[in-house]
Amino acid sequence: MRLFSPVDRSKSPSARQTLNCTSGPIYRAASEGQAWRLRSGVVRLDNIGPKGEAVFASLAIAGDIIGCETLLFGAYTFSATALTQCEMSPWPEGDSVPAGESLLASLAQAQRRAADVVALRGGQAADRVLGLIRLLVDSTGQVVLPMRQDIADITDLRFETISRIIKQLERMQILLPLRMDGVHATRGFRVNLPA
Amino acid sequence: MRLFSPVDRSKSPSARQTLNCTSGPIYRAASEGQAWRLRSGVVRLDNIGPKGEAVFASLAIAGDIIGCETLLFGAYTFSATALTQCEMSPWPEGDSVPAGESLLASLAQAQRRAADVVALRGGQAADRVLGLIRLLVDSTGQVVLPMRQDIADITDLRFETISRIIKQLERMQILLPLRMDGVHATRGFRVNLPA
DNA sequence: CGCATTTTTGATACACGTCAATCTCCGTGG
DNA sequence: CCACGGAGATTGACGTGTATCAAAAATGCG
Repeated sequence: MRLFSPVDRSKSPSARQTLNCTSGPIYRAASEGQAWRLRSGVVRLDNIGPKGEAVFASLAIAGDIIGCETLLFGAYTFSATALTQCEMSPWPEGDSVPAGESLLASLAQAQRRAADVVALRGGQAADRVLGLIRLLVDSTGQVVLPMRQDIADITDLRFETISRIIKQLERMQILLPLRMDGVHATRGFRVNLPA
Repeated sequence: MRLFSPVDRSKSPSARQTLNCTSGPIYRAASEGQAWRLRSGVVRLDNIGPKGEAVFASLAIAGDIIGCETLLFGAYTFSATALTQCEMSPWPEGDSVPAGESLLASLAQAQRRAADVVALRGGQAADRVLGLIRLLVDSTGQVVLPMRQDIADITDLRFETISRIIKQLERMQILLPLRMDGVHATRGFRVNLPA
């Protein structure tokens, strides 16, 4: 069970105040806090559903700003949960970029990301999973996927379906599991995309 | 077939420069133009797909800002199409609201709208259509729905499925068709939601 | 009035959901 | 060191919600 706990500030307190956080809750909707730029990793944003449960709302990946609504409302609109190891730093960064332009860039980025997420919820199941992989793969051709259940929440499929699709992609050599200590990783892969 | 044509500026050139546009194309991705605030109506935003076709990306309803990325890039990111009669006015409005705060409000609004759209693409078909109806119903309890095909694009269902669901909602008296010239309207309804 | 567009409806197919069992991986404690 | 237990992942058998294909009806526009 995931419990909400403060962000780990122990690592890299040196340059530019980057914060490390392990997979797990980052902040909760309606709580107070600041905005962040996600330096690396994957974060899911959730609405609170009618029965208090988390309802997937959006996704943030490296470069995205999360929680900037606190600058306006003083509280977070969504809950944020790290789906992989993440690095974040406070936003705005206080560098020379003019505030208005920086905000505008964030708005444009948020809209494009939203379109990406919408696309992950349409079409055939395998294409949705591939779409997510394309979104998450890094420049070296590797990817650390979220848990099957989180992929299912993002794509509006069932985790059994996700499991079948990922195993199929492995058999097709599109996903090549990374080995850690000689054992088959279930979430880290080298990606070998056809297109 | 929908062809792109300029916005009709003939109506209400008086106060605050509000523009009327009939159902149809508003602007095209990559073209130049300004940002707009949608005063009334429903607009779909589309990405250009791999084969040049329109791929649904997001939805804008009354109060939303569309095309604000032109302020940054000088060109639209998405294509915009009116799904119902719309009224729009140029944005920013040039009133007293500070630019930064106004932008921030737009960003927060865009994020909430994106979460709404994501929710319209998850769960059972009937719930998705009901979700859209809830989003579009006005304060008087009436709604003018987009065409079945557009609802299908938004919810990632087929128009035949949408047709069946709407007919079912009519039979359940949740949607009460408005009569115009004595004929059964297929898109205007009085809404009688259970919850 | 006539024709193109949109909507409705029916019959059938299949992709994904559901339920259940098993397996792997890992941390914990005896 | 190994037994134990829990979380996550895999796999199989079967059910069902929606897609697909086809045809007709209703609507709206010139």
